[in-house]
Amino acid sequence: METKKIEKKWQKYWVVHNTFVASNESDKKKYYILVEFPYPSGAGLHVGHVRSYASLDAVARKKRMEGYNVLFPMGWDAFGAPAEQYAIKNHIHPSKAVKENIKTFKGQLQSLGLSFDWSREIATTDPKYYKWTQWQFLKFYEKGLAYKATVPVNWCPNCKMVLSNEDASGGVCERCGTGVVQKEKSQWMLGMKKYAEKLLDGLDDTKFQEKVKLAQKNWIGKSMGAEVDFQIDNSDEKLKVYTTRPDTIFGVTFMVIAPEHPIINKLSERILNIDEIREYKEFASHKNEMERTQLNKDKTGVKVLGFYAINPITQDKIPVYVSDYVMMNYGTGAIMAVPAHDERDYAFAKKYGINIIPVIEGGDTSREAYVGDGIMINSGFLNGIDNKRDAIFTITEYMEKNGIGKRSVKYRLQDWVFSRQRFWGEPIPMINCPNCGWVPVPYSDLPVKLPNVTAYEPTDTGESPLASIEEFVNCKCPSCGGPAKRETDTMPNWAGSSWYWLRYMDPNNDTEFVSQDALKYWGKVDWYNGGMEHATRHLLYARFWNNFLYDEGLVPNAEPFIVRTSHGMILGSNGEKMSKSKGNVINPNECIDEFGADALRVYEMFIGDYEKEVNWNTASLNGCKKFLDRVERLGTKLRESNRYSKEIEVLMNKTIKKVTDDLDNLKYNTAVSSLMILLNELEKLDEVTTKDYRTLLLLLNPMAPHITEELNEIYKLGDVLCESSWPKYNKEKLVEDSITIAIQINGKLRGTIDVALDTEESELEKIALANENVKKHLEGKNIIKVIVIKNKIVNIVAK
RNA sequence: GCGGGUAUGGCGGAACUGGCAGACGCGCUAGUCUUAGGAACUAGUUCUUCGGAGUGCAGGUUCAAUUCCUGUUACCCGCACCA
Repeated sequence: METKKIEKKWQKYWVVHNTFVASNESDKKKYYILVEFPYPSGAGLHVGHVRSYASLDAVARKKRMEGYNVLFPMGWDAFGAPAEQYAIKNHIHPSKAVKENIKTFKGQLQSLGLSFDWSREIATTDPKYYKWTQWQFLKFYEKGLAYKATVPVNWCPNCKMVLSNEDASGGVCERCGTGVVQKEKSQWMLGMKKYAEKLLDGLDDTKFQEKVKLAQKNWIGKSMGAEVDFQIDNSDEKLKVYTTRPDTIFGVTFMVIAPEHPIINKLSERILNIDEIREYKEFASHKNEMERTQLNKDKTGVKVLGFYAINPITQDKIPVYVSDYVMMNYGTGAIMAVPAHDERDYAFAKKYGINIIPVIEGGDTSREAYVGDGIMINSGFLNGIDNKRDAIFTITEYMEKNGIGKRSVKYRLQDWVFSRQRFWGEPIPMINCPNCGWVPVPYSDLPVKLPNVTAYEPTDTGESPLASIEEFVNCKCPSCGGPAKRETDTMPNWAGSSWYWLRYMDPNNDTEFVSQDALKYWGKVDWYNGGMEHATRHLLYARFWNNFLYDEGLVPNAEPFIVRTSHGMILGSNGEKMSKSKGNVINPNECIDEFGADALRVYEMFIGDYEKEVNWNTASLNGCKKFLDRVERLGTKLRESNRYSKEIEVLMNKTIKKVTDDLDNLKYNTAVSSLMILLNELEKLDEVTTKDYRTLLLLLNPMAPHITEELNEIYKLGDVLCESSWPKYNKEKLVEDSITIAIQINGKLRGTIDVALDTEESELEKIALANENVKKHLEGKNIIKVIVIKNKIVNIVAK
């Protein structure tokens, strides 16, 4: 039968028999495999999706055959700006476009024969789904973790949208690459910062790949130091700074505050050059990404004329500067500058001719800042002691005793900017009442559904298009009943994906976001696979969200995922990222048409190291097709026979072990190659036993599910493969009776000998020395030593 | 700048705890069968001056190093004036 027909046949079989539908009640051990759900773009499925889906599908299929109750679900992360951009361009409502895209995606996934439990399909854009996203937002609000604040935000002038720090990394818009500018806007925020420590500690409860843990740790960016108060001269006002180097306080020669620092306005009357400083603030806010990186080393700033800060230890008068190399959103927005021992301060001091006082021995501060450790100098009562071991504690204690400063921990992690001024997102369920202020939409009124928008364009004022829909905006205050206005901001596209794995456990529940029973049964996601690019965004948001739900007693575990892995990207055959403009995009549909779904699946698993990026190579795909054809042709050699071969038996057992282990350890490429080796050996035989053939098909089934089922049926080898048990190997049958041992002279290979397993060392030495080629190479040489390792090697050292 | 990673034939990549480097596949070469072949099969395929040399480069440890140690280069990724 033709490949296409075989694939359709089995895909239908699986649907009709509910083969992959997971049960919430089962005596079997549960196993939850999650792959990141796609954003259903208009471009259709990417071969990159296929790489992770096919690989994890093989794992899921194998786990089922091993007797697990496997949950392997799929859904759609369908909110987001691209759908909205598409709508603006083509005047098609996103809901319509998204619906069509989902249909395309689903068809593509199904044509690959992926064993998703489609009865649990979800879409973040479904009101039945986002009702619970909104519900959870209200939970955050109740705990004070969702709050409105006017903050400087990353604004993309092209997308006309606020971006989270995570979306604006590098100072450019994640999506369009435009440089972001800072803008003060009133936004909904989620208090992720409060969870910084928990998110850090929680990593210990996971088995994430180290690189993922590290990325998260760096993003959270914990640092330990001290907050120190510098009195402003002739004033009650204090300038609070944060420093990780309190030991260098005797070396402070100036202070730097961020352009947005509130003390500027507080003391504006005393500042003689206030206009100049406000001008500088304006200048700094307009810097875009390009300028910022180019000016990275070239620091700018303005000296504040009119007041000084007093060093609380030395009582020296310290000049204050305004400079944008100090950020308002980290620490206290003010620093004590120690040019002798900090590169940035050094550069600034050099430029503005500020005094540089070394306080730690070592280095040459006339040439560069010395950031190393050493003995304290020029530091009063700290002189002569080691800075790192002693001074840092001595001074901190002194400051705490005298009320000058205190120990302090800071995080780089910021609260999550949770508003978007777009309409294709979950409406934030809040109402603004002139009398009552912000009032949450009552739970009973959820979901707040998206109205049918007809004008898609975002506005220059930065308001959502929803703001112009009066029947949506105008409402009654749930608290006082008076006229009020609905929030028109929507949630970011990361909202729906921050809890979707929970919904899969109980996708049709109308009364709860997920039932406690389902939560108890499925627990944590055992294995979560997704892109490395989500290591600091989606993955952190999801962990934060779940940790919060845990604190509310809504889920049984603080950490949602046990294992997290990520796959390497698939690049075009030219080694560049696949893109329409480069014309190197490979369409999975075309691959399926030409080579079949099984071949594509096997190829994407065989293509290379799973975690590394690889270049696409259609010729190699053809090679995998040939492999499957050969498996099929091997069927013609089938005989009911009792022929026994020790070698085949050993190879069979080895292969079972190899495939079993490799599928659990991301080694998909070697799992495939070991099956190729097995096939090569079986092909050499005149006849193949049905037992061996069925084992081959069972092992190959998770990777190439259609053709293997078909062959199993044609040759009447037994039960449907995916309903059969996974083959087991016999530990005792993994080693052959005889092995080949290498003989080296001075580490160079001079021959090999076939000997019985466990041949004694003395015997091996004898055989090795009797070898003709060895004799030849030993001519005229004295044997100094012979190293013999049983079952491994003989190395003769000779001179 | 900081943090992480990678480096093996023409290509993708194998190699357990240090023990025959290049498994497996692609590509290539020759042949067989074919009207034909972008089909199938068979044989070969790291380089080589045929002594040897060889896992980015330079050292070291060892009987033995792709694997361990020191230094170094290139590339990739993440963060980036985080005090």
